[in-house]
Amino acid sequence: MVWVTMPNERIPIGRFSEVTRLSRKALYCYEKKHLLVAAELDICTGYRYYSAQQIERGIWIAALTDLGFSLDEIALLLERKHTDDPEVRTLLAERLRATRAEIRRLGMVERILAAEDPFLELFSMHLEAWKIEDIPATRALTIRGEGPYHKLLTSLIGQICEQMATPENVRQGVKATGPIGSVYIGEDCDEHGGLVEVFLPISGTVTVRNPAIEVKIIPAATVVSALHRGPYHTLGMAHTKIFEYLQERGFESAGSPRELYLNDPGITPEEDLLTEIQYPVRKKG
Amino acid sequence: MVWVTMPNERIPIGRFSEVTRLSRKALYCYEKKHLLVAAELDICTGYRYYSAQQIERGIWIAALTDLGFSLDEIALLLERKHTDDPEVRTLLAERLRATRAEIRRLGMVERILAAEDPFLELFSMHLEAWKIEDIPATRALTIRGEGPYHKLLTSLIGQICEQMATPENVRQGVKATGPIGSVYIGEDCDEHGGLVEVFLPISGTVTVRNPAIEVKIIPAATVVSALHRGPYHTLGMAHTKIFEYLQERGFESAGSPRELYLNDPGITPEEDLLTEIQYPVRKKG
DNA sequence: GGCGAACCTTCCCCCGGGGGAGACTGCGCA
DNA sequence: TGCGCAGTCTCCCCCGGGGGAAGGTTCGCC
Repeated sequence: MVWVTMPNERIPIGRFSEVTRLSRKALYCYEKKHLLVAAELDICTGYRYYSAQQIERGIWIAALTDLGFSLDEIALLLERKHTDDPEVRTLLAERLRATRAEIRRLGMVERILAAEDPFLELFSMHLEAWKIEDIPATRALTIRGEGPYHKLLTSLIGQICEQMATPENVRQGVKATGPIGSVYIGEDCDEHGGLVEVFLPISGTVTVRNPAIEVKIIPAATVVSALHRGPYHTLGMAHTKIFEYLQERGFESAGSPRELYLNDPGITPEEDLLTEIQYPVRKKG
Repeated sequence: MVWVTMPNERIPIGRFSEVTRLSRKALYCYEKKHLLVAAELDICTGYRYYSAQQIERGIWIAALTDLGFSLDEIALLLERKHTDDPEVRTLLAERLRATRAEIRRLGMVERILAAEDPFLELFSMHLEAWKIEDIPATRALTIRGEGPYHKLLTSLIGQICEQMATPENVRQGVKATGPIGSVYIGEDCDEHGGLVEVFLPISGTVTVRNPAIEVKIIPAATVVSALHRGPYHTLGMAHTKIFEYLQERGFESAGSPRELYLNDPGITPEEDLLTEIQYPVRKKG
C-alpha cells in the first residue's frame, strides 16, 4: 500500500524547519553550501519543498553542529560516517580534545565570574596570563649601579635620560626604540637592593660623555613575560609569584630577570603604572 | 623627573597588539565601534599610534572578551565597573548563568564524543531531544478500530486513503494538510493491541461514503514530542522511554498519546521510517 | 642618501547564521 | 471568486573578528 494522499513528500521549509529543529536561515545557508538542498524548487514561485527522506539528513546536520563541527566537516562526516575512515576518527578525536579544552577554559571563566569581586580577580589574572616571547637582540645605552633599588633606579634612569637629551644627540637624531628597562644582575639581590643595569634601546649614532654609560648589544633571549600594574614597590611580590610559577612548570632559568617600564611615572598615577616583567628561560620542547 | 626620551607615548599598532594580546584585526574593529580609539592618527599616512595609558583599557577589553561579553557589554562595563551599578551586577550574573549552562552542554557533548560509537549515541540522543509544542486544532478524517496494532493500522490507514482518493473528493480538491497519525485511546492498550483512532488532517469540502469514517475537529493540545527512527515494531520501546521521562520530570498527562507517520512505508526502507510521538501534557509554569 | 625588510593601511571575502524589510504566494474559508 | 492571514522569497546589515591581497611607509643600517 502506498499512501497516495500524503502531502509530506513536498514539505515546505517551515514544517521542515520545525521537525529538524533547523532554522530557516540555517536551511538557506546549507542550501547555498550544497550541504542540504531542497528536493524541489518551484521555479515559478521560488518556493522550496523538502522530501521526507531529507528529514534524516537534516537531523544529522543539527546534531553534528551541536557537537561543534564546521559545515565542511559535517559534509565529510555525513559522507563517510559508516565507513571506518581514519579521517573521520581524527575529526572526532580532535573535536573531543577541543571540547575538553573549552570546558576547562569555561571552568576558569566560571571561577572568575563567581568570585567576590570578579573585576579584581579578572584583572590580576589576566595580567598574570604569561606568555612566552622571543626578544631580538637590541642595541642600548646601559648603566650599572648597586644599592637600594628605589633611589638607584631613579638615579640611573636620570643619567640615561640626560645623556639622550644632550644637544649633540638630539641633533644626530638618536632615538629610543623601546621603553626603558632594567636587569637584576646580582646573585644576592633581595627585595630591597642589589646590582642593577638600566638600559634604553636606541638607534642612530650616539655620543656618550658619561663614563658610566656604555653602548651594548643586549643579546636575544626567550622570556616568559607578565604584565604588572601598580606602584613599583609592589613589583617584588609579582616577581615572587612569577618565580614560583616557573618552578612549578619546570622552566629552566636562563639569565637575570628584567623589567620594562611601559609608562612614565612622572605623568602616570602610581596605581596605573604598567611594568612588563621578563624571565629568560630555555625553550622547552 | 619626566622620561622625556621615551617613545612609548606613540605606540604603533603592532607593539600595542603584542602587549595587550589583542590582534590588529580586533583593534581595527574596536576602533570602528569606538571602543578603543588610537590616541593619534597620522592624517598623512593613516598610521595609528596608541598611548601607554591605553594599554590598560586594552587589557581590560581582552580580559572581558575572554569572559564572553559582547563588545557593547564591555563598553558598558568599562564605563561603570567601579560604580556599584545594578546593571553591571545583572550583566555579571547573566554571564555566570550562561557560562554554567554552556559548561553543562559541553559536558554532554563530551560524553557523546567519548562514547564507543559517537554516531549511534548522537543520533538516538538527538531524536530523543524532546520539545514542547503547541498543536493547533485541526479538521481531520478519522476512523477507529480495535485489535492488534499492526494489521489494524494498515487496514484503517488503507480505508482513509481510499476515501481520499475517491473521484468526487479528488474533483473537489480535498487535500491532506499533514501526515497521517494515530491516537491510542484504550485504557488497556498494551504493546500489541487496543483501541486506536487513525486521523488525516484535511482541508476542503470532503464527501464521506464509508460509514466508519468521521470528519472531526481534533482539539488543540500542548504536547511533548520526540522523533523516532526505525521500524514501526520498535515504537513500543520508544513509548516506554518517553513515558518514563515524563514521569521523572513530573509532567502531568493530559490525554492519549499520538503518533504521526512522517514518511510512507511503501517507499521508505523500514530502518529509515520516522515517527513523531506526541504525549499531550498540561503546561508547567 | 639609498636600500631592503618590516611595518602599516584599506579592501574584500569568509565563518554560521540572526533580525528584519518589502514583496510575493498559498491556503482556508466564505 | 475574492479576502485575509500566514508562509515564503530575496536582500541587506549585524556579530567578532581571521586570512590574505595590493599598495604605501618607516626604520635601521650602510
